[in-house]
Amino acid sequence: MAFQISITTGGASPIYRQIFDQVRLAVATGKLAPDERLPSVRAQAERLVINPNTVARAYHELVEAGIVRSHQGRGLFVNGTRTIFKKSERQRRLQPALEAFVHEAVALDFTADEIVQEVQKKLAQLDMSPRESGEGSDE
Amino acid sequence: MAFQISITTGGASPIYRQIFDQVRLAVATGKLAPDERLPSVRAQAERLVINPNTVARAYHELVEAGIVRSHQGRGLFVNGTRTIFKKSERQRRLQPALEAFVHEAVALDFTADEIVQEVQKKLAQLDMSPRESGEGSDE
Amino acid sequence: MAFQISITTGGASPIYRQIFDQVRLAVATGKLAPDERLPSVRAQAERLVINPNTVARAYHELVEAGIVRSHQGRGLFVNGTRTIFKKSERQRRLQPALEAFVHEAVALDFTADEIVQEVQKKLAQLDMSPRESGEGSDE
Amino acid sequence: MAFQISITTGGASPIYRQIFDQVRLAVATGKLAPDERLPSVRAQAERLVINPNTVARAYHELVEAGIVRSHQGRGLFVNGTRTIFKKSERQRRLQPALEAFVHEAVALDFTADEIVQEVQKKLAQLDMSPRESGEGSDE
DNA sequence: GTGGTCTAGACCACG
DNA sequence: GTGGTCTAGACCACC
Repeated sequence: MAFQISITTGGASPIYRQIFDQVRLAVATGKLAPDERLPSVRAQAERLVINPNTVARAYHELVEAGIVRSHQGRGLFVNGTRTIFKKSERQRRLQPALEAFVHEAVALDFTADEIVQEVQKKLAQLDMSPRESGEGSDE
Repeated sequence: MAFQISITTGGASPIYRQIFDQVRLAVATGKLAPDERLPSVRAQAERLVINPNTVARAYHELVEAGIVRSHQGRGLFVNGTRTIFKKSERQRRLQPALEAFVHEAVALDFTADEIVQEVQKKLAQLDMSPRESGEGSDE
Repeated sequence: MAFQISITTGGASPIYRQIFDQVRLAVATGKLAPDERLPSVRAQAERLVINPNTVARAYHELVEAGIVRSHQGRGLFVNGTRTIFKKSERQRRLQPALEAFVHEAVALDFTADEIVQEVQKKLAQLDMSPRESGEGSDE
Repeated sequence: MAFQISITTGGASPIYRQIFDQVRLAVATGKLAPDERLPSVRAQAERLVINPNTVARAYHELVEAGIVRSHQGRGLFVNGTRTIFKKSERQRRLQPALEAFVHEAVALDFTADEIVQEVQKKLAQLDMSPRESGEGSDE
């Protein structure tokens, strides 16, 4: 498996959140393919040198979010079918992070142009494997 | 005074942080002008129906951050804005919010173009009163 | 751990400030090495016989100032030192203490030469472990 | 009279302290000569646009410190004879401001050379009228 | 009146 | 166990 989670301890976000986010992002960008298997809780915890409970919590929330599914006794597998929200719902869900980011940037004296540039830089780093853009009727 | 703080309790970010962020943003966008006076700790606490200490903490951190200044026995007043951090530090401080936002957006199936558009939309909403760009050489 | 905080109550500067300053100085002079762990809030409060909240406030401000970082549930750890402010800002922040000191010295009839000597003596006492000078260009 | 007090409100130190310090400094540097008369409390308060009580407090502490004397009904006059401390006592009294300054400077990443330079710059600004260096037997 | 500090004690999130 | 937040109430300095 080419995909490896990396965590930074002492950062702003808790470890379980970092694991959750990275798996979610890897699935969204195609770095984790449908039906691919996640490392076991124990293996993941050993590799990252963290408490297994922390991995378990992250995995639990991934299942709750519908991003992976659990096959009893065999492990966790990436879901192929993914929930598609309406455009308005997707925008609504994006607002908190969008506002937090833009407000922070403005408070740090970034100009509008600089802010857009920073976003584009970050997007380039991700080089997401292109997928058809999210559909779903918008009302 | 046209500017009113609003808080939501039980939410993700602590109350004192919400106050801090809203004042910081209002100053950065010019909605609070230099030398304008903030409501007193006690008045603000009454209006928001929270403990005065919580307001005091937010105000204290605004002073520490150089956003407002304290006039002994007279209240808190908005400072003129200055660029304080080195460019590298400003970028470093922006990263967490930038990544949280971009990852969230990608996970929500936004395309790169859509993400940039959302940022531009939000920037337009703020319609910051223009300020001269921060000067001052650094070695 | 060779480094111990000591406070004096009833003095000029508040307790939380004394803790903040002593840790900041210990880090700046290398007496507290990067990645070293601070005593826990509760332990420190017991040792100094003060309220845990007072220690927590000092620690919180150390985090805000970027001097230490918080590892969720594990404690506070010393950060590597970085130069954060622009030169102009560093000079601006130094002025109050500089003026207070020089005025006091002049009022006490110290000559210019004596004043410089006193400063050099104090600097020698600190014998800071040398660090590479802060890099990073600024625009 | 060539000497004028100037205060900055919103700064770190209280107004009465600024008045006290400036008079003390002016006397020490010879800008206020012995037997010169200070502006009345009322006049000073009007000129600085502050509360007369604040001026009165500053004047009161100047008398307490032996820097000026009060001639009933005629105003305050600069003292010619000034208390001369022993060298050890003068050094002892200088320590708090010296340490506060040096610690601040070190924490702001100033090098030892830069610190000395800043002190010399500030001393040059004062251009004290030279007096014989403070005598007084040392223990 | 204003803000600044400290204590006391509670509850929560994280690991 | 750790730190983070909030409330309550007290006392002080400054104007």
